[in-house]
Amino acid sequence: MIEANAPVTMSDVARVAGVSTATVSRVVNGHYGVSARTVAQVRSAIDQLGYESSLVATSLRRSRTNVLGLVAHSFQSYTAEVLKGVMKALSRSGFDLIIYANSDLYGSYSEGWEQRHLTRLSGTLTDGCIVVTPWGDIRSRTPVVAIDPVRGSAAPSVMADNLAGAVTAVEHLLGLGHRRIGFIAGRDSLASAWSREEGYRAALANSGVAVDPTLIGRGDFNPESAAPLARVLLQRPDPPSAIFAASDGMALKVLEVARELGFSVPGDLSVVGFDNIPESASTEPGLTTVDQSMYQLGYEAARMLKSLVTGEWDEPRQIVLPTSLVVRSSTAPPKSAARP
Amino acid sequence: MIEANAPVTMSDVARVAGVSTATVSRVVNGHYGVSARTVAQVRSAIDQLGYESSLVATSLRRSRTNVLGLVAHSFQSYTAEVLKGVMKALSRSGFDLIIYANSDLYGSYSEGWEQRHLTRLSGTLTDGCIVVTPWGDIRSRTPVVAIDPVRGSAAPSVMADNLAGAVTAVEHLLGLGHRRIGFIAGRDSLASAWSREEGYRAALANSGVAVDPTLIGRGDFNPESAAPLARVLLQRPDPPSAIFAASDGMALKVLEVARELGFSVPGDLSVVGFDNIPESASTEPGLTTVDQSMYQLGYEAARMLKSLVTGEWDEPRQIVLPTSLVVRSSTAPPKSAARP
DNA sequence: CCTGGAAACGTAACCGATAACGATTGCAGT
DNA sequence: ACTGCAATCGTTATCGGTTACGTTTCCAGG
Repeated sequence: MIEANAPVTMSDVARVAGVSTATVSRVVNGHYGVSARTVAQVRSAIDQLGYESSLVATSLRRSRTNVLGLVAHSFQSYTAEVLKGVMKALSRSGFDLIIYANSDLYGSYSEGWEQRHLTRLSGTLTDGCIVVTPWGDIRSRTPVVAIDPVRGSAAPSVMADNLAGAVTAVEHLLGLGHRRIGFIAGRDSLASAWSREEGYRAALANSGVAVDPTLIGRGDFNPESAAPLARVLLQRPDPPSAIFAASDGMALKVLEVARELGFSVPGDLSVVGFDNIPESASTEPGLTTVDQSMYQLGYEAARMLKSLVTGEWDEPRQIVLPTSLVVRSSTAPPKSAARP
Repeated sequence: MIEANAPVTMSDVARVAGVSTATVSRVVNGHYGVSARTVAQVRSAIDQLGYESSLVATSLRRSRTNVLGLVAHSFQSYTAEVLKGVMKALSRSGFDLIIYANSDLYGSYSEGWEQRHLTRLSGTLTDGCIVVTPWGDIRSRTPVVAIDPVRGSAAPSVMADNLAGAVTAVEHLLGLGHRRIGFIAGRDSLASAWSREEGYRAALANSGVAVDPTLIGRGDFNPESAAPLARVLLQRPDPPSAIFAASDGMALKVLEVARELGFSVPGDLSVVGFDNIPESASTEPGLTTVDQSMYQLGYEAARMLKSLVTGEWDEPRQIVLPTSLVVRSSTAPPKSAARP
């Protein structure tokens, strides 16, 4: 059902109502200084013609688009969850959302993607952006809030309490009796990766277990990166009885490698992840993991960005959200359960 | 890292390069009629100043925004899948995507939501829209393609082969030995709901099984709508041995009700859904369902909309995609397997 | 040397709205 | 009737580009 007639503009309305465009603009925006009679005339002309104001023209004039951007490296289930939260926060707020994601195939990462997207959007299409797991520092004329920011960044951001989350995860394993616990780290530049590793070390230290550097593999959050690391850990003569991976994507990969190598989970090996992506519930066995509500991360980031744009933000610019341990069936006491 | 300096405009570039804005525009758009020397000057001025053309101003002048819209009633996993496909199709196409979804709570459906969103977006912010499962007919100045369109609509659309899908689903049940098969229908106004019911009837007819109207419940695709219907079917003295629900959301609800009523699945009752949403894989037992690739639906819809906007579409304006049966563990032969 | 025409570039109107500013009107107070 | 202040409304510049059109430059051909 396409009607190809020309769009009806504000001056059309003005002509029909017998007033100037300025008056129509006042009526449309509910500004002061128009008599009730005129308002009625204009209103009637508006819906007689079916007038809708041009968002583009308005944006140009106001130098404010009322559109926020979400830029992500890729659109995975992680991003989808965040998106839901963002949309919830933006509903009925007058802001629209535009989303930007690389859709390159895995591996074709091009450094600086966030920056490219941002400079294109900022101040021209969007009033501000949310960046999900940035790769580096970001410059922008308009407000930007990062979800899972770069380490050491002072920019506005929202992230989970990664340290505490990692501690509970490792304590869960320790509580089950594990002492040789492997760790697969995330991309070093992210604050989350750093904190999760810190949590791993802290939990071990608290229990008087020495950290064995050879049990730590350096991944980058990309699931693929975990495969060779898991292989190395599991093919040692003295493999760990449990592995804590810094993300669910990597943990699921560990599960795959374990199966392939003949390890039964959780019989021979316990695995814990971090994130609680939907897939973790549906895998077999279900993955024990640390839940960081990605919905909540998105929600808070959007709430913050919104008020940053309107200039009414007074709360701290770095938000940390709590995490919780979700115990499923990928963890159990080690076979030779050395009771403490 | 927010820099509050004013945006650099085309006339800034013009001044620095010592030319007029018209010339800068020509260079930016690669138009004919500017000497190589001038091009070089302008180019250098552009990246000396870090100029980015204003998408808003360009859109206003060109009356073309290069933004497409996705409007959906709610943002569920169904929508997320569609979105992925859309984004894939739009990547590197020069089109951006803006998404619109009601985030009203369930039940607060307000008739005509798509129309409201569309008139707001069309021709002002977007060059065209994709509407997911519309509720009624749609009028728009710009192209619109529907995913899962209204019944009888001649507008551009993409949908699954719902008839064939339903037939295979019911044939699967028949093949297992079921004869009393309940059906929970979807929202009547949608073509998909209609075809799925047709498929149900056709499959039964083909096997010489009479359709019992009392075994048909009239739902509306809203999962909640299925609960009372399932209850009625299962509390009869002669409950069906299998239920085919027109959507996974409703089928999962059937599973819930069955559990609550003490039916074991698939022991006492087999259940089949339609859609293959992610949750269907992770439920216990896994839901046997008809897969319609929502990713693919989104991809095709975006591809079509894109060329509709640029006016280069020559293929048929109604696309039908194949479906496939995914057998999981919610179906089995009936207890009193009356071998045919 | 003159003419013609294409190439190169500037001028200015325009896209559709907003807002500063000025002009007009209405009405109360004196 | 006259002043003064508000309320009401129109004029016009402007947002940042695009493009029709006009002007100037330059060079080949006569």
